[in-house]
Amino acid sequence: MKKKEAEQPLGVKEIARRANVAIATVDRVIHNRPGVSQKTKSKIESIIKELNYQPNILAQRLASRNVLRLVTLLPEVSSAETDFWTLPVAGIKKAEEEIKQFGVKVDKYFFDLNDRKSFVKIAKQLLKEPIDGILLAPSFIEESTSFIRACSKQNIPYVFINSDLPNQESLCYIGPDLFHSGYQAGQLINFCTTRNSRVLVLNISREIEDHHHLLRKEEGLRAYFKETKRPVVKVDIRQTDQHSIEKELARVMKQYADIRAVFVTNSRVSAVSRYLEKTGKHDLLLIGYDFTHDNVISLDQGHIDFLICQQPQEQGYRGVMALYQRLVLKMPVDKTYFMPIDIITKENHAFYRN
Amino acid sequence: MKKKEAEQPLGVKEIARRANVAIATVDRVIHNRPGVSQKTKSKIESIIKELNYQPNILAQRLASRNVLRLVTLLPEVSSAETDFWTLPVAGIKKAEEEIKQFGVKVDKYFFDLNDRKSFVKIAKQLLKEPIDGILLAPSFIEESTSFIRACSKQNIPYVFINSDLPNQESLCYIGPDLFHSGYQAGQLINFCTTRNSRVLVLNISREIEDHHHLLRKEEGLRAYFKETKRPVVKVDIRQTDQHSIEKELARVMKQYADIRAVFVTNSRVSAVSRYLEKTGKHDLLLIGYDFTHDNVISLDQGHIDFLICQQPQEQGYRGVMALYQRLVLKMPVDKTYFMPIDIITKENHAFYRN
DNA sequence: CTGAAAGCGCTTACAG
DNA sequence: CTGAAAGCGCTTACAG
Repeated sequence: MKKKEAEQPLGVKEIARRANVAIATVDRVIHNRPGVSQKTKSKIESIIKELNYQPNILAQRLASRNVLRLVTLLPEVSSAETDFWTLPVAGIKKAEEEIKQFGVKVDKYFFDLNDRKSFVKIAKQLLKEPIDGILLAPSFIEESTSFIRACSKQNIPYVFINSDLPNQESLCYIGPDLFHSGYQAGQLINFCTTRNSRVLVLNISREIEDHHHLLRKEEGLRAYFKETKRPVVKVDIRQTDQHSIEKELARVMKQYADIRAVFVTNSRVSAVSRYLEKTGKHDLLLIGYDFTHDNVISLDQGHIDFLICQQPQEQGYRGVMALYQRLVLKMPVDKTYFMPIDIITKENHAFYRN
Repeated sequence: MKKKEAEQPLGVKEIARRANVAIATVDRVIHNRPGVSQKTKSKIESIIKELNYQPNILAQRLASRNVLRLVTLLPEVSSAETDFWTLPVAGIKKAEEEIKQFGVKVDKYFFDLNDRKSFVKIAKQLLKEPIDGILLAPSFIEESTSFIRACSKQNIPYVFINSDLPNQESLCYIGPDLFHSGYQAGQLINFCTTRNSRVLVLNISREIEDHHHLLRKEEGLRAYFKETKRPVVKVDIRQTDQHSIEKELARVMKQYADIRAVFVTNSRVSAVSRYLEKTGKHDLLLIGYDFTHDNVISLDQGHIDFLICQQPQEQGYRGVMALYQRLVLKMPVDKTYFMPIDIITKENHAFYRN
């Protein structure tokens, strides 16, 4: 341990002394509260600037009698399909654990991905409550947009994770660059299969909302194969039960005998792997998304070759920490934080911590 | 904002009241300082336990007049070969920025990787200074071991990054699992080249110390190819100038015409890529390690196919934060934190943040 | 062995 | 519009 050095111990006290006012007045200026004459305000402000005053966060949080309330709003986990969402929650909890010491609490709310009303209901409720910051995984575009518009009006900062709502003045977006993840998949396919074989792209989703995201990935893949002029066939499967998926697969496989790689644009890749397993097709390269339970099992069994993942846990963690940085540390926050495009295989998944 | 609730506001004051002693006495017990009779000590301890007392870290750090001094000891960056070490330093600085508010300072020291005396000198010096925690990238095994033994004696917690010193009671190790990264390389090679072609393993290093690490990666690769009985040839290159490397490469390439993949066990892979570029060999799969400047350029130009990376920046960041967790937050720290085995390609490297 | 008191750098009523 | 004072939950001399 080392004694604190005489490293500019300037605080409100010194400012008050120099400005010839009471500490309370300095405090008012610092927090831009009313009740200070323009004259003394200017004086204090110039001293603050001159001294390059940095408030002591420890003292601030200690003296302040109120705790910051952050709110997170994510899809709830109800089935294997929504299993993905356990990860961001884990990250959020981790962040909470670290910062609760500093007078921050995190309230977690969930909505039903299959029921946009459930989202609207919670959002409406939240707007009535006192909130200091919001973390949102925007799924229902319109509803999310109108929700965060309302937040904006109340001056509540909000952060998006997993997918962005462009043109909205969020504090930041933390999540994947969808286009480039598809592009990456293209390269992997190119590495691992013969150059003239066909690539099958599968969008498996009931939700039209979701579709927009899936299409970005597809575009990325197609962009990669544009130069090589490799044949790509795309199938949209909107009936997402296993049976329907398999039926569609059987159809397209029969139609195109030269398919050597399958790219599934979301986590439903394990459904495809089950089909390949059943039909004994082992000569196909299979790439999909997300570190879900089912997917990792398929990866281990060798039916899925690559999973592209974007650290959903880290997204939750960083989302909360971005709010903490802004609200507590008052540090600047990057507007966009694209997650790395992680390539997960049978051999490295044990070391992957989402 | 929300008022703090009546959530067990029990602190030293309440403990003192219940024990019928002064706060100072409670403080002595909490910090295990001498000068308290066994009787009152026991009494206070039982009350602490009963109340499940958690000290308020904000108040602790605010009231405490001393700042915690962390020290980091890493190889210095002096050439392209040691370029790698800029990354951990960046992570360390980031961590420092975040925690300096809490009365923690980080002093960074560097030693010369080519001069073990430089390490010994700094280590010796450090042992005389007041230090609260150490982050070490152990390179010279013996010297590092005796250094951390001395730290142990002084009860200074230490953290290893990048490579471990087994059997030492470190607070934690944060870095790669070398064996499995080699194993992962094996799989990538298998995916991308024909099954019966030969694989060349290259250990390019002057330092014998380093060799131990490289061998672990080689073992991993060999383990992968054990089942497939794929031919592997290994060459150790101890003259690490470009010319010597190329000479050796020319020799082995001539000797084995069926080599289709080259695995370089460290960051010197860009030297190999230069050779391949010169000689116009574009049919070889080239895999190596680390996100160095030169390597990324080669990756971009398509001469290196895969880089395996283990987030050196994150290692530095997490190393410091582990010390912070232990020393400030007093939270438990995981003994081992293996970094993910990241697969970096031309297509995803832009999203990789070390 | 023990305690009373000042202080860390802020915030927050309250009084004027 | 402004200030004096108490208090946040600890630590730290200092006195006895």
